[in-house]
Amino acid sequence: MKEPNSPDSPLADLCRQRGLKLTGQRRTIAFVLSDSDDHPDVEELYRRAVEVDPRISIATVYRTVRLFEENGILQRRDFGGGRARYEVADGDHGDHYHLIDADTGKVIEFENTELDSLLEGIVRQMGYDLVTTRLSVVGRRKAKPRSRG
Amino acid sequence: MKEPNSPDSPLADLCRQRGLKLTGQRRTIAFVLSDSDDHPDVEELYRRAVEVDPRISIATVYRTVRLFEENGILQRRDFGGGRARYEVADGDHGDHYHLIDADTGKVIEFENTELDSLLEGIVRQMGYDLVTTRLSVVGRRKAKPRSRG
DNA sequence: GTGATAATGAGAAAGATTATCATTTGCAAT
DNA sequence: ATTGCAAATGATAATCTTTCTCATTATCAC
Ligand SMILES: [Mn+2]
Ligand SMILES: [Mn+2]
Ligand SMILES: [Zn+2]
Ligand SMILES: [Zn+2]
Repeated sequence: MKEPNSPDSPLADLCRQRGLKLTGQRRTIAFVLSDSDDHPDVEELYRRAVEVDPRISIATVYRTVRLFEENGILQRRDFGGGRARYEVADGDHGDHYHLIDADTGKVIEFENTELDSLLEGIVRQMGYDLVTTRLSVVGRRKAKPRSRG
Repeated sequence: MKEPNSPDSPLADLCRQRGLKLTGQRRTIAFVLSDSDDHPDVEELYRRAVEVDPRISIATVYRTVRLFEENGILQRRDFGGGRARYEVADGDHGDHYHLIDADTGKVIEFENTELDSLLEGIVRQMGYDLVTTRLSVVGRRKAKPRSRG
């Protein structure tokens, strides 16, 4: 009897690599996260997870994102909406920062090595090793200069 | 009959300038804030305020910091402890950033004009006007290199 | 001083997250 | 494959921070 054994998501594999017990719920949440390229909060993750497997509870989503964060699989973000938001750590794109559109709330990612090293240097000069950078900028779209005529 | 009229704190004066009704509680909270040079949360502000005037409630402290923030008198900070922290806006020292000691939680302020303009430029290049920068770095004190001998 | 209006105090309510505990499940050893 | 046990889950209560409600009180322009 063959076991098709549908391939696990990249995050589920990571889960196993870290020696975490791979339950059905964790597999589902890992899949949902691998499938996301935005910054969902727990409620949104729960909605997406339930569509894959309805036998999942929001408590487990809370527990799982915490577990994944503690194991370096997820990164928690705070964009000021009162709820934590999550994204996969070190996916394809490395460390990055976030620009939040003041009017729409849209999150735009950006990288900047000059910023990386400037922060690194500032902190070192103060006698510290940089552990974490929490940075997000809020911006308002510039009015496009209207061509006359 | 003379009215000694003990001089108000700088923040209480600001309060009046903005046309806000100057109640005893607001005067007390304004004084406590003017008197602080750290980043207290609401509970801590309440503790300090009660020592000045016991007839104050924590609800009023919450209301007042919100009011002051909406009027540009206070700045709200998020250092990740789950509660908002506050400091006077534009006191003597202008805009600044915060380094949090990973081990002690101590908050160290710093300014850096290169960082200011780099962020400004990055955001502009993305087609936005910078509205707010939320930045705090977490660092760990470097082990002092021990001189041999 | 009076009165309209806004602020306050006490506690309820809201919203996000964590804890509890009985039940279920993964998984390692047999 | 079965068994056994530690760990995970679901449902819900508890916690924590902040906001809201509403009856009472205080501010301030007149
Ligand atoms: Mn926060
Ligand atoms: Mn909260
Ligand atoms: Zn991101
Ligand atoms: Zn500061």
